[in-house]
Amino acid sequence: MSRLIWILHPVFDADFDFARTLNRGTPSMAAVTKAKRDASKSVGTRLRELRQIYAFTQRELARRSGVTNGTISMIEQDAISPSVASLKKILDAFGLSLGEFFSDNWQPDAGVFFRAKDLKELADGESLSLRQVGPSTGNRKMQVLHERYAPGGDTGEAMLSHAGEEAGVVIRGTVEIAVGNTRDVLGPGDAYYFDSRLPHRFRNVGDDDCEIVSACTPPTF
Amino acid sequence: MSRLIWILHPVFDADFDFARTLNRGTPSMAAVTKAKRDASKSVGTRLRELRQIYAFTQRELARRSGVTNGTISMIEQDAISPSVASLKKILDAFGLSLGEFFSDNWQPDAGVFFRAKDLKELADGESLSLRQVGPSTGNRKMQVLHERYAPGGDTGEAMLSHAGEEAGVVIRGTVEIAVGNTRDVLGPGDAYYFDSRLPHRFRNVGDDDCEIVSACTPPTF
DNA sequence: TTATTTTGTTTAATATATCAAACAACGAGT
DNA sequence: ACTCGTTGTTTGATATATTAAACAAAATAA
Repeated sequence: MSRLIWILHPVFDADFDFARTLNRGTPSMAAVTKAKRDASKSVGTRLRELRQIYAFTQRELARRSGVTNGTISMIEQDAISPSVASLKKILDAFGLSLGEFFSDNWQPDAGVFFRAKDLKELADGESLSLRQVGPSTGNRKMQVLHERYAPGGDTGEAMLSHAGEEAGVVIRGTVEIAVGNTRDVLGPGDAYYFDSRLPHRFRNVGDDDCEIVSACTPPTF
Repeated sequence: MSRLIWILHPVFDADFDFARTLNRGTPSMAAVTKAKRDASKSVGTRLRELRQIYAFTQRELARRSGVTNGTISMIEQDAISPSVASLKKILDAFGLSLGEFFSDNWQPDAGVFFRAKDLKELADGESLSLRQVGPSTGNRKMQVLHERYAPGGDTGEAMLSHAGEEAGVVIRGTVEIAVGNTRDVLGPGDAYYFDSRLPHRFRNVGDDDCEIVSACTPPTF
């Protein structure tokens, strides 16, 4: 006698991973995980796998969603790219949101302490100093920097960088930070937190050195 | 005879309800989640807000994405429902995935800058001060703290060590940090990076205040 | 076997999205 | 007042998605 265990797993951001909470792997569960995790899969493939998990026929899914079975067939073959309106109607039949449908997925180590002089310098060190906490190797989930900007020091415009988040605290001096369409001048104790996909720029607008400790995730080095 | 067992975990991000279609007849929860989802912003509104954050004109976005400005205009007005192919091309210009675009919990700029006095205090503030950068709400991927330890200030042994990583830079004073079976005394400019599953403890062993900026992931608050 | 149902696919007509270009509204200069 | 450039919108033509219905293959039943 076989037993299927279904788990509605908490989704962190766009994260979805059934397998981790499964105490017992069943073929259908693996199919669910696969269908939802693989970001490279086409819309058609995802929809087909999703439908088969529910054991729906194309016609039954058509009836439940209000979309024609022929359309569903062509979508699954990637012969057409459905409008989001149609796709939403189809996903409603599963009680699945667009965000969930498109969602992608989401270790003790050697060194713990790092002396100030040993921090790896990532910038030129003159007008701009970015000293990295921790090694560049390994499977790390964030990057912490000890930054120093000389007067006039400027990162320049960082256009369309990678996905992630960035935050920090100003220790000393003043810095002008531009993020997206907002900007502000921060002093000692002030802080920031933003999505690093937004174009951002740091510039020392004061007369003294500016010092910042920052963190960003994921590490991009 | 086989049997189905459903385990419903809370959903962190968006609503996820397999049960709706498989139970075939209990619309209670599903109705709520669907209403919540429908109340969310339309595709057009989301795209317009997203574009304005990047300060792109419709024509510039058109150039970057390979979709016509007229189409973008009509999408933003919800006059048409774009195909996922077109929408994907547009989102590629932002480096944003479909999953992220449709996830209900990203809001344009929830706040980027935080004044020193506005940082949320997580500790008592006397012998130990932990001031958090950024809001406690939302779906964040890391936590950045501005920490201050009075002489003798001590975090005590961390009892519940969650999975994640932790790193920081000592700004001022000296602190003794114990991680696993190692320990060291760090001064200004020194730093640390460790797996937060290891038991860890911070203690100010100097005569002056000690100041640290730290980051950990994932946030546990 | 043959007939019947069910499944997925395809076809032709229709509806809609997308494009290329024109339009109107708003500002910044002369 | 202007022009000139830019922004968002709209229009007519074309490309594509969606439909309704027909088609083909496989399973079921007699």
